[in-house]
Amino acid sequence: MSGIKETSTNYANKQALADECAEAYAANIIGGQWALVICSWLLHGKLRFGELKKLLPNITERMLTLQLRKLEASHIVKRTVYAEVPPRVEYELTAIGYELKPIIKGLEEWGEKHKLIAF
Amino acid sequence: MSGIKETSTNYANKQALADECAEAYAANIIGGQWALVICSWLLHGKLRFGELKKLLPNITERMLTLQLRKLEASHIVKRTVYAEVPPRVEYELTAIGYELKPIIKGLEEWGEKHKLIAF
DNA sequence: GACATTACTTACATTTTTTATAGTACCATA
DNA sequence: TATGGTACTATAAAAAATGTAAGTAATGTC
Repeated sequence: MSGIKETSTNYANKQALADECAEAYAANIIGGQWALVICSWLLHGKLRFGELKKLLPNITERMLTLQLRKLEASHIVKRTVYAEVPPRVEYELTAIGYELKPIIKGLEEWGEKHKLIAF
Repeated sequence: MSGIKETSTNYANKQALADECAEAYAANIIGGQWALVICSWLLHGKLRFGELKKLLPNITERMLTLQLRKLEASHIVKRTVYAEVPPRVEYELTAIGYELKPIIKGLEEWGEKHKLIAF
């Protein structure tokens, strides 16, 4: 992934789990505080960096960059840079990224349902 | 959740996200390194602490306890203690926990598919 | 020449999660 | 009296994730 230490037990555990459990593998990829929500917004269509930032009011630019980079590295979002000034960069889901749609919807519905039960 | 600092920005962000995004809310609940895999095993039926430990070879007892406690607090697993010596404790999914099944399956399928693409 | 805009980057601090290691209570059996 | 099994708990440390604050490049407009 990004700066994770390849000598740590944690790294070894993640690898082992991901190897034998595709759902753990998937969770590693779309895990992280903002990844799912970013994908959720991108399901509606392309968005620029600044637009995403507005949609996720409390995210810092650093976190947004990190998450987008991670999603890009996982082939879930595609990044397009336009050679303009000021710069314009657009993010959109790839095909495999778009296939997260039913999962995100599922989580959404499950979450709504769970909220009712939990309180 | 567990030991998270209610004065931190991170806490505030998580709350805010969970409030407006049910999928982020859900992700908070089933997030964590082992939670999904534990649920995945429990989809097959009740399991004892020691059995889960064997199924997740590298997990420490502490992590297993923490994750189970978190899942219990979220009403996703039910814990039953039998007054025996040596002790016997069984874990099983609740109704709402069981409803994670299609999501877990979805993640599993998506993960398999993603593995093919990513390499 | 100063300023605004956009999408970042960098260095550093803090918080959260995960791992490591050792111990506990209970009682039955040897 | 010692040992073993089960499901934990306590404490510390390491690692990972997230947040804070400042700075950068390019160029068009004032």
